[in-house]
Amino acid sequence: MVNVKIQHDCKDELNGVELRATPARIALMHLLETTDRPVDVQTMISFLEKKGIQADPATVFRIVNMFTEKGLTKQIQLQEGKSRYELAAQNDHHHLVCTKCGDIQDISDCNIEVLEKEISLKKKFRVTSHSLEFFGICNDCQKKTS
Amino acid sequence: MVNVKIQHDCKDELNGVELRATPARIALMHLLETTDRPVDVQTMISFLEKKGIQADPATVFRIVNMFTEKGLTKQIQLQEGKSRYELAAQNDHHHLVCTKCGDIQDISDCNIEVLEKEISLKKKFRVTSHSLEFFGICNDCQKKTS
DNA sequence: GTTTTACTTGCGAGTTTATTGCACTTATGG
DNA sequence: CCATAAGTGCAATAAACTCGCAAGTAAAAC
Repeated sequence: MVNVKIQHDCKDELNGVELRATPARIALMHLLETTDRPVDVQTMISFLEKKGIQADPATVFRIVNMFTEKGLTKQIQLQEGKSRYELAAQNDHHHLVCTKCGDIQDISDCNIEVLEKEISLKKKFRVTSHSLEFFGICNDCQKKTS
Repeated sequence: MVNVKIQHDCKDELNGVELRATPARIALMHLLETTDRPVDVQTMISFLEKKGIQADPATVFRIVNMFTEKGLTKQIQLQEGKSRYELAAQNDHHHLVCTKCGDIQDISDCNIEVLEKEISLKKKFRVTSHSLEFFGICNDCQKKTS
């Protein structure tokens, strides 16, 4: 009797883009699917370790590059000097970055699209993507020192 | 007879923030004042070299950090994995980054402020700054392969 | 103008993020 | 179960950036 899958193993997503379902990839896909904020490579490595999968940084970098190349993830940089990754499937959204505690929240439904159209016309610049981050102090940090 | 200054030497700006007016700093201030796009450290080093000032990268990094700390410049990152610097005095504006040729244009008069206010209220997040970049293909690059 | 002093810089070593080549291992299809 | 193409570990390398310390220099004091 085969074990009943308590949660899907991401094999379909991976095979769907011609990537083999290795333990590290499956675990990372799962991490990305269950985390509500973009994840950096060091966090991924720690996560894998906790799961008993020890992975070389080079491998994790290669994995996230593959994921991004195949369109599974998006690579973003929040002015930290390193990259973070989030599922590409998530709808258009932006980030609130707390400059004190590093907390990252998502925000959605902004209408940057209006601006994009204006730019396309006025500047003759074909916008393919945009990046919008707000920096400041999150609710919790405001409470701490006020 | 003292030489008539053909252009101001930035000493006032530097002394005004308690920074000594060294050749490298003067030259870099001048570069930032005459360039219409954010400058990275390598470009600064090349620029200094052309001016006959050879400066160690560590020194340039220290200079731009000081400039930013003193409020002369702003540090920005355009998803390139490195920092760029521009005068802080420039009014609020954003960037169009061509993903093909790397060209960077400024755009101003967007009304992100409206969004900022909404976020402050809805998310109880005190926004202190924001970063907005549009990526795409600039006018020149569109012509080249069309 | 010279001295003094504190600020600056160069140099070397080190850190972090990220990439690459190569040999070894493994997931997948037959 | 086997073959093989894909994936991984390891080591070397690269680029961006930082730090400590000794030597140099701008600015102020004399």
